[in-house]
Amino acid sequence: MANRHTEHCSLAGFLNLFGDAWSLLILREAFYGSTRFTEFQRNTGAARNLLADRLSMLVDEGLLRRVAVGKTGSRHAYHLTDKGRSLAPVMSAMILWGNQQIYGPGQAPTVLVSRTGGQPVTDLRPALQDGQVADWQDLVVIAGPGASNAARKRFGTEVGDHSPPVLPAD
Amino acid sequence: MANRHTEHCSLAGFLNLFGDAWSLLILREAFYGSTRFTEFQRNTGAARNLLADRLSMLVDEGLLRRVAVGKTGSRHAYHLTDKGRSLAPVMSAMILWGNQQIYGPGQAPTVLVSRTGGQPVTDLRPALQDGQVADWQDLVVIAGPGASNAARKRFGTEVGDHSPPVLPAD
DNA sequence: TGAATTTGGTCCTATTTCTAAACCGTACCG
DNA sequence: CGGTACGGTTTAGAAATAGGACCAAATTCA
Repeated sequence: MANRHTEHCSLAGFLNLFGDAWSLLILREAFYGSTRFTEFQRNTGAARNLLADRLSMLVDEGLLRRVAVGKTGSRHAYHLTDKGRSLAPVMSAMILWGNQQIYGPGQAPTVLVSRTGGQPVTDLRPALQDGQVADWQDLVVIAGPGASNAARKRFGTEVGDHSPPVLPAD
Repeated sequence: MANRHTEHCSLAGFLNLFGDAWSLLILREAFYGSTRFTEFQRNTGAARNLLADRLSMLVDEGLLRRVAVGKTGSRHAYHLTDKGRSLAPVMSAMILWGNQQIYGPGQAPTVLVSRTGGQPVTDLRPALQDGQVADWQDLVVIAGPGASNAARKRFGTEVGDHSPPVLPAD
């Protein structure tokens, strides 16, 4: 992972952490309830050395917590932290995309449903500060408070400045 | 990306396509308005051979469309397709996560805001079939219509069967 | 018109990362 | 106390990536 992207950008930062084929799959397992090395290995199919690497990376980054199990501390369990759980929207977005664009209707391998109503989740909606839910078409990207000068020039800091839509037209 | 994951799972499928450090960064550029090879190269910093590889992969997968530019057709522009645009929620989820977990409040390099009200997007919410917006805590994962037998056994097809919560407790 | 520069790549080599399998010391189980 | 499961580490070979050189066609400049 080795900080490929030096850019000052949240997406680049995200990809520095998770821009490989295994990290998110391992975290998926943690979401689904796996806690032990062997469980992760069986359910993801990752090579053992790679799994060891990734688990310790995820622990270092605060996404998993490694807890000793048994008499002496030579066996461990890996538990999601709050920071790890905060990835739920990202992983859900990926699963919804895969269900819609890879598998198509009626073919989804897993679905997210409401525990109370049993209804499936169909998509994600952006929520604004006041709690209102917006439309994707209504969103634009602007430079944030921590933007570099380059980003400020590229995006502007006012709506409509140079701000590209989140869903650009054809 | 060479189909690492053979699992029957939307997240694994997603990672087979985008589980590398560059594909999503290239698509980010397409969202931000880049269309030409050189533009992508300048804004992502990807090596030219990798960029050529990834662009043609993204065209093959239907996320970008390659259109001829100029007199003869030896120069091209790359445009997002509808399928490419359907990644907006995934990329937004990553950007929101990076803003919150990597940069922290007041440090975000870019922010998503409502064009009409100027309000920032704070998070994503799951929307159910009837249009209602649910809480993350209320969601569980169950086997879908296209689930393998193994997945059916692991997750169950009824709410509360073996279904793990999307946001598991500590 | 001709020269210089830009564009959109390809090719090659060195380095890094990944895969697969073997190996090893503790733990736990009967 | 013998066997198996656990949680890794090591090693060697394969694959992917990084970075630069190179090139032909298109475009711009003088």
